[in-house]
Amino acid sequence: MAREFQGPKGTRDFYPRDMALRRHIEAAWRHSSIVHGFEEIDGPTFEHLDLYTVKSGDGIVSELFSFRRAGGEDDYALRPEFTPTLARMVAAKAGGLPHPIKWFAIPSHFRAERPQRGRLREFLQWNVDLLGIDGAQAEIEVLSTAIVALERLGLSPSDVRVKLSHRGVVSAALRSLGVREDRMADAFTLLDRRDKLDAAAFSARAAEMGLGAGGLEAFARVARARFPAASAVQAMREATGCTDADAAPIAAVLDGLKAAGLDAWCDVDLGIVRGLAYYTGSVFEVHEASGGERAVAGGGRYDGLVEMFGGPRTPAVGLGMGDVVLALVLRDRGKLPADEGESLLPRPDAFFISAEGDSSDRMLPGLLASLRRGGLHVRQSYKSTRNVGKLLADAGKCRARKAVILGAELADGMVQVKDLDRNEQVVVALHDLAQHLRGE
RNA sequence: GCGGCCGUAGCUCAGUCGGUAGAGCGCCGGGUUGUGAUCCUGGAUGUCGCGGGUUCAAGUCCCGUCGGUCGCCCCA
Repeated sequence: MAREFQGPKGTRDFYPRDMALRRHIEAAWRHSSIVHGFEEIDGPTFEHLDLYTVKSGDGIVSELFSFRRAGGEDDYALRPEFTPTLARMVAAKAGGLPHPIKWFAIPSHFRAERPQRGRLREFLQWNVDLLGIDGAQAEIEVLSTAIVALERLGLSPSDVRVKLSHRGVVSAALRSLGVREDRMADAFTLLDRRDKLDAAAFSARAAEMGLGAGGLEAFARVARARFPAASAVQAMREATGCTDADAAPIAAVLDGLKAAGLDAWCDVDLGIVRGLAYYTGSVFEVHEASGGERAVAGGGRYDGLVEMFGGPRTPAVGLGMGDVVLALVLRDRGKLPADEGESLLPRPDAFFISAEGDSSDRMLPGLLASLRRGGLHVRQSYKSTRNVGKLLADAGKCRARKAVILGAELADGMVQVKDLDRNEQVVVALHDLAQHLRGE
């Protein structure tokens, strides 16, 4: 008895066009990673459950797909992020790895959340990690890698913005605004929630942190301010009263981005907090310019993480970029083909039409095999009709560049080759066919 | 975990007052004029998401459930 099956909630089926779009994105990620000197790694799709609770606490379990083998006693979880695996891998090899460590990965991840816009239960996330460098060079390289990938996908600084912040700089700025030291964590939480609270609620919460009227207003302004990279240090000083020394960690990153010619993509946004988890310095996010979507990417410096997983203290900067929001932004911005990926599918070099009869039928398999061994992408029809018009329609439907018609000219060792893009047709000798199809 | 909206052919949808299922496009096969077309012809489109209830009778009304979508919580 046939049953109807549905895919699990929040998962995707990748039909050929979908897969072509996915490979398009992955190719940009991989390319940018490689030209920046990162090497590709991967790890297991599931890990011991402990690996995630060590970093994120027991509360994380409800967000995970965790399981136990029937009859087993070990708890596992499908990986919800890659960083713990990476930290484990680094810790395991400890001193044996040449520094700096520059790795990237494009694994799938799983989270047991209710799906919504930009958020699914299974998704791809590109991870770029640079370990072993204390200075801003690490941030600059990781951000450059992200920006070059976005650029390769057709995006520009008017489409997406890289928003930079820094835990230490924000603390200093908040102190100079008058936030009490013991309320600093609350102030960070409030910054993180700036877009979820209305003005009144925001002010009420801010007032609890010891801010006077002037400081309150400045805090509200700073929480939402974006300072263009070129003038950010001065603007931060004016808006928050922090010193040049306070702003130095961000200034170092900005200087490097400017030297690399990437500052046009970047703003300083002190409202970027990224939870209270494990970031120890820089934090950054990439957003669609209008702010309408979830973050395209997020990351920062996490100097304590490898140590947490049993390795030596290792400075580290990492970035994660998910495919779901990125694809939405690319679509929003018109950077995906209008044909839903059709034009990203591989095009056959030639589509063969056996029009002559039995003798052309007999020679076709050998001809195709020979061309394929030579690296050409060639196809044939599976229809029984000899209707050349229909078979040419077939050729067009599979996006073939050329159609090769095996017709009466076979008697002279010739075939007709029709360029389907230009609608031009020539007669070519069989022994020149491979060369002709290669465009030589 | 909570809430809004949605669910009929592959797609877009129609389906009246409750009376056993429709159109267009697309798809597949065949034929004709040899050249992606036109024309002719044939075909599958489907447990109306699924399950229950009301009814003589449910795509239609009610309940539940699954899935999609958008939001809340959370967001590593």
